Amino acid sequence: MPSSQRRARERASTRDRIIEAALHVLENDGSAALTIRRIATDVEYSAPVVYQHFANKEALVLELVAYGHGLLLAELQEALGESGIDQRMLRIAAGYVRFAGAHPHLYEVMNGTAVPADERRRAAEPAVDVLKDQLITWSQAHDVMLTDLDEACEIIWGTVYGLASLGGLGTIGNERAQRLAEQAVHAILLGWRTGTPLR
Amino acid sequence: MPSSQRRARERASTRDRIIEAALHVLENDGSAALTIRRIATDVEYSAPVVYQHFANKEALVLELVAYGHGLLLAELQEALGESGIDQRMLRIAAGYVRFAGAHPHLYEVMNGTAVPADERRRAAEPAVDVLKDQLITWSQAHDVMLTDLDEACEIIWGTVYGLASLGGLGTIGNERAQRLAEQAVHAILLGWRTGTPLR
DNA sequence: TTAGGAATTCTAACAGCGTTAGGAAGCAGG
DNA sequence: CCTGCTTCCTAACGCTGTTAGAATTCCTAA
Repeated sequence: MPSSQRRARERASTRDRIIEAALHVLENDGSAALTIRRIATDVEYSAPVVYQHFANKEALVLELVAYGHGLLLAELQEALGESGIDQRMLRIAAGYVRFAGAHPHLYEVMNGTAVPADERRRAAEPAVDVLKDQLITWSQAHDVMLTDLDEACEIIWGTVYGLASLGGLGTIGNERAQRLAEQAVHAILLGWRTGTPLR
Repeated sequence: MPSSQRRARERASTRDRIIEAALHVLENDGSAALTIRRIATDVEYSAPVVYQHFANKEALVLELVAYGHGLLLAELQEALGESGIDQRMLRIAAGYVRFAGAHPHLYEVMNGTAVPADERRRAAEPAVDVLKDQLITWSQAHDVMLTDLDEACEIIWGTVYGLASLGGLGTIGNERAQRLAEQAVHAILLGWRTGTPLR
């Protein structure tokens, strides 16, 4: 009975096609156009078919978020090609901001409130871990004892996130936002190296 | 004909009541509950009445955003009581994060995509100006020449914004987010003082 | 005082959203 | 053939923001 296998393949295939269509809609027409009916129409199905592959819209969007974090991860790993830990940290910051600028709608969904906070956090984990790794080697390279690694990581991550979001906010261009992020990270790392305690 | 004046007063009054009701709904039940019908019900009117006072929902939400930035401004100005420019900068950062934690739903609307980016920016301007002022006195106090004041301001603002949003994301508490924001700003300022050029 | 016009408010409706129920079509195996 | 299973669609529900039109009230002016 190879037919059941073919059925399963077809199922998975249309599932993927739905995701791709959703991604296409999101990147082209923004999150406001990301409706079940629109997606279904694009894959030439009626709306209820989507619910045979995803429990609800949130589950589908979560898939887009996962995909987005895959892209982000790739961008960050590209930054790891840089030799020299300090350069690498700056490239990570710039890479993050560049990603946000290259995929504004996807980035918006990844960080918006359409998906619950804990799921967002889980999706971001691998990317955060890349930063955490680099932060470890940075602290070793400069012989800096970071009192709390997670805290330090969140400072960097939060900073870059803030500047990326501000960059997407429009007034400042993406290249400038990249430079600002680099500058901010540079300053923060420098502050940690000179090790002036806070108060 | 004082009646027309009374009418005008009444009009303005119900307009205010609508805003207050909307704020109440938002702060209590979150942005998902912020519907025209819900607000209208709370002020004991039918839904279309809202449209006699606001062109559309966005205009009403924009009013909430303005109110929120008023609150934020007050919080920041409270930080100006601190003597010593460095302490003041840290208190601004902590105050911003505290505000985000104290009014999470309002903060979400203030920075979410429900309102277009340029209007968000305009609403935030007074609060940003407070930071800019302090940044000027800081640069003078430490005899630091900031190549671009606006850029520096945006770095700080973006950083604090990022950490505040991360703080609201749940895992890390608000007090900790405040400390992280202080630490980040501290590090950035220290970096600017030691003035190591970027690359 | 009364007629008329303006302002106010309501109900009903429209288009769109996410989502679900029920039935029609096609395909598998006995 | 025919029974069961999967797949798919139409129709609908309840919700959203928003608008049209009628009804009511209130103020003004003759």
